[in-house]
Amino acid sequence: MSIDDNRRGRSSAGGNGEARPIAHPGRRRATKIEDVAAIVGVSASTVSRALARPDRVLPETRQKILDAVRLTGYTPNVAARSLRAARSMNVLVVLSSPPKTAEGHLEAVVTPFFSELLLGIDLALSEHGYAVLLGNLYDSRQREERIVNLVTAGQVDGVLLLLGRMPHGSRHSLEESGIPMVGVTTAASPDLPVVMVDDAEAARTVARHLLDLGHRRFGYVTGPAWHPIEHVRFGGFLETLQAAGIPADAVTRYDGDFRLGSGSDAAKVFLQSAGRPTAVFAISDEMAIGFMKEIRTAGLSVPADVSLVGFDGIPFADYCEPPLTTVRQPREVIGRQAAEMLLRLMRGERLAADERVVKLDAELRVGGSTARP
Amino acid sequence: MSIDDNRRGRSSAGGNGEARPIAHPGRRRATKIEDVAAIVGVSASTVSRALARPDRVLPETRQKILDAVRLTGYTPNVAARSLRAARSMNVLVVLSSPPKTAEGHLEAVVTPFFSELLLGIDLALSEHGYAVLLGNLYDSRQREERIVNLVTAGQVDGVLLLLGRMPHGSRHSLEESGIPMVGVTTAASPDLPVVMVDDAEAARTVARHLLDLGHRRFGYVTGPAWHPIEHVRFGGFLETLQAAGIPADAVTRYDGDFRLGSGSDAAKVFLQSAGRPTAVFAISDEMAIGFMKEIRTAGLSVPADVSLVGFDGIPFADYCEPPLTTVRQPREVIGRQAAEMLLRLMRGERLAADERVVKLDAELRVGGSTARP
DNA sequence: TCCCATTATGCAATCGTTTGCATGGCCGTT
DNA sequence: AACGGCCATGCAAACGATTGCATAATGGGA
Repeated sequence: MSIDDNRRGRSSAGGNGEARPIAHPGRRRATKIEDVAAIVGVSASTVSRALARPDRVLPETRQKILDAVRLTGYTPNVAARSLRAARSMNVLVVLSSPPKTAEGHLEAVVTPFFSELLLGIDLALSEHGYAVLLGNLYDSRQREERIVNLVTAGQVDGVLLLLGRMPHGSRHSLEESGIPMVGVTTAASPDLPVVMVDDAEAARTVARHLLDLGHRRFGYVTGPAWHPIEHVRFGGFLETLQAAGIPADAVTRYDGDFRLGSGSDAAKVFLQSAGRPTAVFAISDEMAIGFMKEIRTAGLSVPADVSLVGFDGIPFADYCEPPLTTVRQPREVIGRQAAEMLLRLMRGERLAADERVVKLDAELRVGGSTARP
Repeated sequence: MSIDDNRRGRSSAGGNGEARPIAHPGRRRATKIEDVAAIVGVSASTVSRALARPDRVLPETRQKILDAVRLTGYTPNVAARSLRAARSMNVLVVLSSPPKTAEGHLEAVVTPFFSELLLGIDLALSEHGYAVLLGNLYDSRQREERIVNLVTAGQVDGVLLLLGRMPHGSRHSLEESGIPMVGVTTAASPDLPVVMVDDAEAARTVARHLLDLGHRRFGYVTGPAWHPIEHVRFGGFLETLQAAGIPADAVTRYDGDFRLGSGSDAAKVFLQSAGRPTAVFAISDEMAIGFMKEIRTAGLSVPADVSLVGFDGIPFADYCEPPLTTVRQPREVIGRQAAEMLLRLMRGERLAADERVVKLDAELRVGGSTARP
């Protein structure tokens, strides 16, 4: 017996005889369906049915069974049920993969944005008895393989992809596995139904807002280049500006990665440039907050010296000084809708073509960070 | 057959005969161990051993098996394995339970603070093959019962409690179940080993810092009254102040609940009072940020008009203007250590009395939000 | 009164993996 | 050359719940 075999209370568990071995102290043997059945004096099948199909069993029997269940605290063993039913009642939520920071340090993945998304997901799924399994991808191939494993091992019945990509390309394996899957806040794909905000339109709205204020020179703090949403937002932003006669070279791009630090970095570049933009659109609130901070540190002021727009509408955006003008994403609703779409897929329903892309409205919330130039 | 029976591809699955029914399109039948065994020409047992105990099988056989595994993409079915091995390889992370907001709205639970905690937990657990199951308690009895269910149903092998309490009292059921369990950032209890920061000492350090600056009238923004950590922090804070001869009535308490909004509310009360404190200690960064915002909105300035200290050291704290003086909790380390402690418990190890409470050092980070009065 | 329909329950197979025990072959030792 | 021991593998019994089919019991109608 190898050293890592740490199963407890097994050696004493000879099946013969009727004296049950005392359970290992501190780790009680759980009640099982037969225990309940024995108490009531029925068969295990009846107990099973009493719980799953109340109408298939005599009300009186059912009551006795329910009493016994309460008495013993019986809960059906999930592994056994999953095995038999070929359903795990788990949903895997795959979270985006920010690359390591410069110092090789990993960063938390559940940012304020994802946090509320998770809330909606969790609420919707748990209503239907599904549990949420968290699959963080830390830009590591190993992690990514493990996540695919969860799927092939049948540990989850569905997948929610909260990201733009799986860097090591396992998304293909997932799609191949045929597991129900829904993407969130991501550009659509033929194989992946998605729920998202109308990012292009939101970006156009931002552009219009800034144009209306009279701005003519613009900055744009990007997301990571690989992120599909980055292109959608930039596209919408640029399109509206150009339609208003703004030349492409009046739009300066600053590299960002959605995170606070990259917002500051962008601001540093911004500050050093000649002929600065008078308005900057950062496509995450965190970057906008980082940007704003750097501007103030440099002794300039928002919006007097530069107007600033964020994206997402995280709680902290309201607590900036001045409060950030931003695009409020209905995060909880996005999460809930994605979960509901996944529930339908898991139920075996097919989605009509026009149901495969759900675009929700995002709302421009004008705070104090934008003004006339 | 009831309407919600949506099992697919079952009706055709008569076990007789050898023609396997074609799997339902879009939901392939997963490879199982016998398929691999058949390809290699060995028994299922050998395949199982080749994967679990490489030394118990001929290297040559093992290689052939591994090839077949790769070829077929075989992954052991988790439900079957859990059932047989009585281990699920899942850990439940129970997240704190903020009450509903005034409007009856639920709030996200994965705040920036918990987010990094989760990172540490996730990294440590996944190294050992455990997956993380997220159990949010939304102050709802039903949810809480479901969470206890996960445990009694054997769906998880261990529990991490990231909270001060389970409002509906299921913690007792959990402790009774004998499942390995570790608490995080919570006051200890005889039944629950914990990992936490030395909150009392951290609060004393804050008090000393403010005293050193010359402050003599203090404010304190509380956490929820039921939260054990609230009392520990206040205790440490007050103790040091009193030792320095500050009378108890020179310390004003403002009610808070850790969240942004409650920080603003506290500031509103603060602003209206006569003989205001010159220094305020808010026991979460979020409340400090909310407080600071309100102060600025009122036209006052931090730290000129009031010094402000937070607690946690979340990323946003560095991006306030001025950067927040705060107590930096080593969140990722806390998470990792808690996970490691849980791993030991799940391995069946007993913890010595002095190992049951791990206190980590928190570090006072002096930002720009504190100054002489 | 008899028979059929209906309903409540039990029996037993099944889900896929692990593992104690049995077996058979091989090698080394005397 | 014979025998003991070891090693690699196979066999089959679990793990606990679900469910198709069989059966027993009940009731109603003719």
